[in-house]
Formats: sequence, C-alpha cells, structure tokens
Amino acid sequence: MDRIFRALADATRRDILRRTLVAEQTISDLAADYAMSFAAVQKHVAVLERADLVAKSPAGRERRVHARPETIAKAQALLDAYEHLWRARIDRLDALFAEEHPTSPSPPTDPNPQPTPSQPTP
Amino acid sequence: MDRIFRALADATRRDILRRTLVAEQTISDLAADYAMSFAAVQKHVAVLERADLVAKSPAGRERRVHARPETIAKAQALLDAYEHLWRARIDRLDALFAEEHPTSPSPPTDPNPQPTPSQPTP
DNA sequence: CTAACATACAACCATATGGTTGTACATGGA
DNA sequence: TCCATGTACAACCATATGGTTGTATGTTAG
Repeated sequence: MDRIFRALADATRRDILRRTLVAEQTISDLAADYAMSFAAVQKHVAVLERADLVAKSPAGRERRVHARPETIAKAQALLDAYEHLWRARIDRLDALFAEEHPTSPSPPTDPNPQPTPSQPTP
Repeated sequence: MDRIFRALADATRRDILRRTLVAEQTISDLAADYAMSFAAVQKHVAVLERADLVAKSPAGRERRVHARPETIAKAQALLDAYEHLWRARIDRLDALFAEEHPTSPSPPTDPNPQPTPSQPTP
C-alpha cells in the first residue's frame, strides 16, 4: 500500500497512469511529452510498475505499458474504509445525541464542528 | 494532491489518520502507541496536517487532532476519475468490437487481457 | 510559585527519491 | 548487413524524508 500511494504522489506518474488507463503506451510515447529525460520517465514507469499500478508487455523492441485498474481499486478500497470509519463515528455521535434528546427526531446536522461543505482547493 | 498521496504513503500516518477518523486524539495519545519518539509522531502529524488530512484544534495545553474526511474525498474523487477513464476505454473497445461483429450481440469478455472483474468500488 | 506535562522546533544524520549523463544491448527497416 | 530506434541499467548528484536528541515555551496541578 505504501508503494501504491507513493507512486500516486507525483504528478508525472499520475499523468502516466491516466494515459495508460486510456490506452497502452510505449515508454517512448510517454517520454515524448514530458520535459525530462527518457531515463527519468523510465524510472517513473518503474515506480508505477513496482506498485503494480501498471505492467509492461514486451512487443518487439518496444514495451507496451498498460494500467492495472485492480490496483487502483485497492487504493479505493482503503479510502472507502476510511470513509466508513468516519460515517460510523457520525452515527455513534448521532445515536448519543438522540439518546440525550429523545423527543427530537434526528438533527439534520452533526454536532461536530467539521465544515464538510467548504472545499477550498479544487 | 501530491501532498495527500504522499501523506498516505506511510503506514504510521495511515494509522494516525484511521485513529483520528474514529475519534479525536492528542499528539501524546497517538505517540504512546508507536515505537518511535514523540517528535517523530509529531512530524507525521505535521505531514498529515500539511496535506489537510487532519487538523489540530488547541485545547488547553493539548492539541486535539481530528481527520478531515473532505480531503480523503478528494483522493477518492481522483481514483474514481481513473476508474471512469478505464470504463470509458472498455466501452470504446466494446463498441469497436460490436462494429466489427454486428451480428454478435455483445461478447462477454473484452478483447483486452485486463481482468476487469475485480472492481470492488461501484 | 513551582514542578510536571504537552507541545513546538531546531540541528543533525542516514537513506530514499528524482533527476542527470553515459553505456550497452536487442530489434526492425533500408 | 548496417544503422537508427527503443529500452535497460549504472553511476552520480542535489534534495527530500524519516528518524534521532536537545532545548524552549506555554499550561495545568499541587
């Protein structure tokens, strides 16, 4: 999991992942579009490969790089688990609140001061 | 986004995030459970804080650390976007296949070797 | 007031990371 | 066959990261 998130923590690698999700790419294809050396792109692909986010299949002298969505799904599963933990917490707080105020049905907002709506960095 | 995924790329930080999702924790609470110095845990919290995955609220001499699920949601949104790119690709391949074989309804498997089945996040 | 506690922060160190250049090797086309 | 192409890999460098210890500061308990 460390390797997956670390691989995703770089804009170039995320772009490579995006491109290989859309269609297979050779290393040269990928390298052509970044302002860095071929070897640097090669290293980025290697990081993604070690994280199992992409795989290379040899095709003649080229290597076709394609994404592995099942590994992305692993990361999604972890984030989903976090989200569930959060929801469970809210549910507990709601239950506690309902217990202390049995007459009121269920307050529309949670008692926690978290401002969930404001997303300042889009 | 770099900071978010980088922060998630460490087991200790993921555990801190998990714990602060479940309930607020002081730095000392957190530090007590890891085999490293207080300062090291403090740094991990700082990394999570810079990524906006947690926030600290001063409470007397303590700092209550709580998770910010809206930032987790940002990471989820990115992974979802990747998943959608993948699905769109499959759809295009399916359409292409259907075009070349108009008589066959729609083949159960796509011509690509990718194992699509494991998609735990619908 | 003073002592203990919770936190902040700086300085330092070892290692990992992200980039470079250079070299080697296999493959495909002329 | 010969040469350009596509890739692999090593060596090197600057900086970032993850850990340490030590010191300073604010806060609460006695």
